[in-house]
Amino acid sequence: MTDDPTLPPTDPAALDDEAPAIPPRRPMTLRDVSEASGVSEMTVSRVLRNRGDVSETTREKVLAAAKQLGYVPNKIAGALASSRVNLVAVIVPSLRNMVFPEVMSGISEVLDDTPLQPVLGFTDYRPEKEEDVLYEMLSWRPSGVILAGLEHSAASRAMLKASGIPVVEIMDTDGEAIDAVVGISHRRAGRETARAIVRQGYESIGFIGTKMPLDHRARKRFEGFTEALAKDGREIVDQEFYEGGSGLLKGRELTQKILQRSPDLDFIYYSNDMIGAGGLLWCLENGVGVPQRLGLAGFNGMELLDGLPARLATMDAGRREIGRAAARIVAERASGALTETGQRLELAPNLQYGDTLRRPKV
Amino acid sequence: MTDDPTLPPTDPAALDDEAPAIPPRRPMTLRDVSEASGVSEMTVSRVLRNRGDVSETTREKVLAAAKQLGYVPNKIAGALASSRVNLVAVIVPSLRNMVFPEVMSGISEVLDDTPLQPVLGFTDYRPEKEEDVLYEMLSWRPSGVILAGLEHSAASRAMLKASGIPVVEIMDTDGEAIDAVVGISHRRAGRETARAIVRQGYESIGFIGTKMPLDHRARKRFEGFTEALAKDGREIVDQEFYEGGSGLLKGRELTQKILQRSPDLDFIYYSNDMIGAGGLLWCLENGVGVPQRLGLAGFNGMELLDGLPARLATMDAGRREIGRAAARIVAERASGALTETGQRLELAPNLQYGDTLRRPKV
DNA sequence: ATGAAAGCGCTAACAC
DNA sequence: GTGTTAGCGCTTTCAT
Repeated sequence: MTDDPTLPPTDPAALDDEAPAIPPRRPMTLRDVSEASGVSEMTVSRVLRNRGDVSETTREKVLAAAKQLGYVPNKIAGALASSRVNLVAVIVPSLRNMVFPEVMSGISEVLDDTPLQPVLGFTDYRPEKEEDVLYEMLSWRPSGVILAGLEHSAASRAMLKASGIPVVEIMDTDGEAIDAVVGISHRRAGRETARAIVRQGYESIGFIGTKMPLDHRARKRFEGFTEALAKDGREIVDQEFYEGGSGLLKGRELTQKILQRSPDLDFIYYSNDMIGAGGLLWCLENGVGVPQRLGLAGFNGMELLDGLPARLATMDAGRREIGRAAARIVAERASGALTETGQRLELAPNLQYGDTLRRPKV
Repeated sequence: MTDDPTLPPTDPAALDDEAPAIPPRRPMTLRDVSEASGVSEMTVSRVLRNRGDVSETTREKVLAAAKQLGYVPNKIAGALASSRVNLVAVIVPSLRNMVFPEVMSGISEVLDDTPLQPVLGFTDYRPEKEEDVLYEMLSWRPSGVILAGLEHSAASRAMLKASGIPVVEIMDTDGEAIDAVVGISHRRAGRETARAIVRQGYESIGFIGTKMPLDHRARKRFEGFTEALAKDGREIVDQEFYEGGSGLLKGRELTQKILQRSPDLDFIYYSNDMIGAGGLLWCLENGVGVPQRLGLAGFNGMELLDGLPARLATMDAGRREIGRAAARIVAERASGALTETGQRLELAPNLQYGDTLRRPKV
């Protein structure tokens, strides 16, 4: 897991909890270990990274001294000297949306088996902030970049291209990638949902979702959705947009509002599971027959849905798998095992009917 | 937000999206900018960090050259030379538990206004992994460390003490801190919940929670809870422990199970809101009168609770505020504005009765 | 198997 | 206001 498998963390006995009244100001250096062990800096370095042949005796001497001094290597210096930085920049909109923690676990799961370490940055869905964060990250000369979405400022794209490191854009495949991509087509997700809805005989369809200028993936799902409806000669009868606030609560409020205004709706498509779940709860409480009188569908395949009174129809975006695949690409490219660039992995979205979308008769 | 407010990110026009067929392998250096602008490296460095006086003319020359070349500074080199690293290590168990994303947003909110940048590490609730991650992090010589909990291996504590950088332990205040602490007392949270329950006349009390050897805060709440009951001559009548899986679903299952086994229970205390919410949903569906026949309480004050059919009693842990406060301490200490160490901030847990705990008559 | 010398790309500390 | 000189703590390369 760590870069230096042989070097045990500071010896608790040597650097005891209670001992030093005046904590050492200056961190230990290789030179300190070298002097303490009577072995050259170079050989100490070899032992600590176990590279090259070192006799068992010197090895032990060095390890003992390092432990004794509580030596912690300085990666800054190491990175500068070797021009190798085992950091992977991961840039996502935010952690508030449960989607990204899940992607992150996929990423760390894979990186945990490599010397690479993720460094996280947030964009708050703002391209200018993305640009700043990216600049900041790239100035650490990471081994790779994983970032959400395909929409970036021209400057961001330029920086990424010029960086010469593996870049993996994740979550979305609708658009032109800078280098590698791993994700699903949100247009397709929207289309497939629309088709399933129409196929099940729903006719008067409404939409509730986030205000989308900022969220390209939600926008693309919406576009795919309306496009597929249009192909069928249909269009969205009514819609509501929101921003901020608790998803569940918004889902309730807006569902009530839209049904009040358009009581004839027989289906509502939600831009995510959270508001969808809110809508579902509202319907259950207010005696709206789901899925016969009213069908509902969300998007994401969130684990949360499993415990609700009824299972919301949804489409799994495979977030964890996306994280894993992206990390794998970066890890392989960074290790030199893979030299090819521009790999493209489009996962198939998987519609789950749950209890809120009439099922196809088999 | 960034370290170098004056240096605009790569010029999109200069380093165009389409232009270079062979992307430059070697990143630009200060020397490159120096040569391109005919200004000494040192002055270039000054301009790029806007330190010291530089004439407007040279300034412009340098900026133009940097932009033109798509120069991105090398923080590795900068950090080594200045022995200043604007990184803050943040170490949490995982991101799966919504608590930590929220703490993180508090942290980034504050750090966004400073030159500091958070770097995230995960322990998976395992002390050995925490030790590894910490070692890894400290080898980057960060400006500070924020980490969850007060329980760490002796080696971890030793490393932290020896590091000589600000250390803030968060979430929990029950125990001995290494340096600064920001959090709540989970023992007190458990005690106060127990007292409120008893005060409202509940008599036969059950507990459902995670298996706790790993989760010290859940354990402490449990201990505080049982301790307060004991003071009242009471004890927990029945209990269930679980691990893994969807919180909501587990909450349902275990609530059913415990009520089947101990139908006389008139209160269930849950170790977190997620299973509590599952239990609540089960009760509502199965006609268990809440809060009269059966009272329920969770812990965390999760936003999710707002959209459920009834509001679960809970206790807000102020996660976001904890993140903010911790980040503030690190930022002030790192900037030298604060030299004092060992600050201690204990937030008061705030009980919310919701709809599942009989309210005190006023 | 071990060591010596020369940087990695930047900034601190001084000159001028 | 600008330039020069030394490193920062490692690793690379080449000797031995």
